[in-house]
Amino acid sequence: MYSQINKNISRYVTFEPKELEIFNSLLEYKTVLKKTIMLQEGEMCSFEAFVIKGCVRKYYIDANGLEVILQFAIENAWVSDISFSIYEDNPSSVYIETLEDCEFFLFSPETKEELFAKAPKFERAFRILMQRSLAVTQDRLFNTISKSATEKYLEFLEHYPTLSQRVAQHYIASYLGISAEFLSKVRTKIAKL
Amino acid sequence: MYSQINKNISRYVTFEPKELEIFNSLLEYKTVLKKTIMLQEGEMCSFEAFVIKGCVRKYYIDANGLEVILQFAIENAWVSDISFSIYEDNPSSVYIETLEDCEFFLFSPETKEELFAKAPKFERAFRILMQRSLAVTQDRLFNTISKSATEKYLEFLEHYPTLSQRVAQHYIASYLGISAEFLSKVRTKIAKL
DNA sequence: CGCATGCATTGAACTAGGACAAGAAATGAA
DNA sequence: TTCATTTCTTGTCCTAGTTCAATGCATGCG
Repeated sequence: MYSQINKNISRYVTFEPKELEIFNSLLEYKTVLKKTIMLQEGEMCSFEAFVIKGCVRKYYIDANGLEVILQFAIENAWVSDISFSIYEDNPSSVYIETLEDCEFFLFSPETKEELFAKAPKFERAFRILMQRSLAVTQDRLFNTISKSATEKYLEFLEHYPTLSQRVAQHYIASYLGISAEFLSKVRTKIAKL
Repeated sequence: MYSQINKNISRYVTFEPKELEIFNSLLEYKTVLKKTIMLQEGEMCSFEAFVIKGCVRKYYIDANGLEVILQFAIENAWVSDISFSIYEDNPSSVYIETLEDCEFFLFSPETKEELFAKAPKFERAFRILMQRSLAVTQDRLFNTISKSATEKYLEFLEHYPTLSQRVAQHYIASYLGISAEFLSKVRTKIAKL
């Protein structure tokens, strides 16, 4: 049960069995049905979730109701809702929704602190995790700015080959920052080649 | 001399004077002239720089030569070149260039490890720093996708009021993901209101 | 089984922003 | 001060992507 997450957390930092035991004892296991919005605004902030099985999307909605998907998380990925609206005048909100029936390990802010207190080496693991997320997000920002819709879609297929089978097209469009209709046109153009 | 950086690093974590002493002793002070490209590809990777004075831009260049500015860093900001090309087939490269004469405190990867070994609490501070960078980058990604050029420019002015005086327009355009010419048109349109 | 709702496709009309080019203004070096 | 280089502006034309229908397809649900 814990082997998946232990392998993941040990990717950049090596832990003693005892440390992993502490880690595992603090995890909360949870199953969530498809199409559930997990994040009720304000209720549980700054949580960290590890996807054991399933698929979720994390998205923001701006003042005009526009939805932008910032992340898909599938097996062995982490999702967190690190609060984002740094600029107070700009209250866009974070949502995390399951797209399939899911299994998670969850950390509340408190248990995370408990973990760091009992096994400080995890601070390091989470720092590196954050750093990787940052690298991925910067990559995405760069692609969003510099690539055409077709290029973005082809790269998406390459990097997330399974996802295009698992989630609806219009979610992929939202992730790529293009309209669902245009993605459809891009796809038929690609198919004709 | 160290008060600026000590205040910054203590923002989310409280340190003992002794810890700050260790921190300060490991910092490398460096001045760099205007218009210097600090990051020669591959030479010094994963460094962390704290801007004491001046202004730098961090940017990527894609396969077609297009430049995208991912960050401006001014006084009291950190810049790092956390490697970004996760996808090996896609060798876009990171550059960091000073736009003004600058003063820095620098960390090499080795001295950073030394710091973590001698004063592990800094691991926490850097984790939180990373987390904030991630939040800022996600915010930027969201804005890039969901806002018009005019909106993006107005928000830029609001959030970085001094920067528009300090750096060339076409750099701001590159940061916002629009062409320099179009930014100029946006500006004249705004001025007429 | 039939119906309803959401999803993908396609087309037509429109627009935000890009690319190119040429001139004006500013900056800076000698 | 002058010349050169870079930056900014403005105009024209062009295109990638949007918006708004309308239609056909699935899929799930009573």
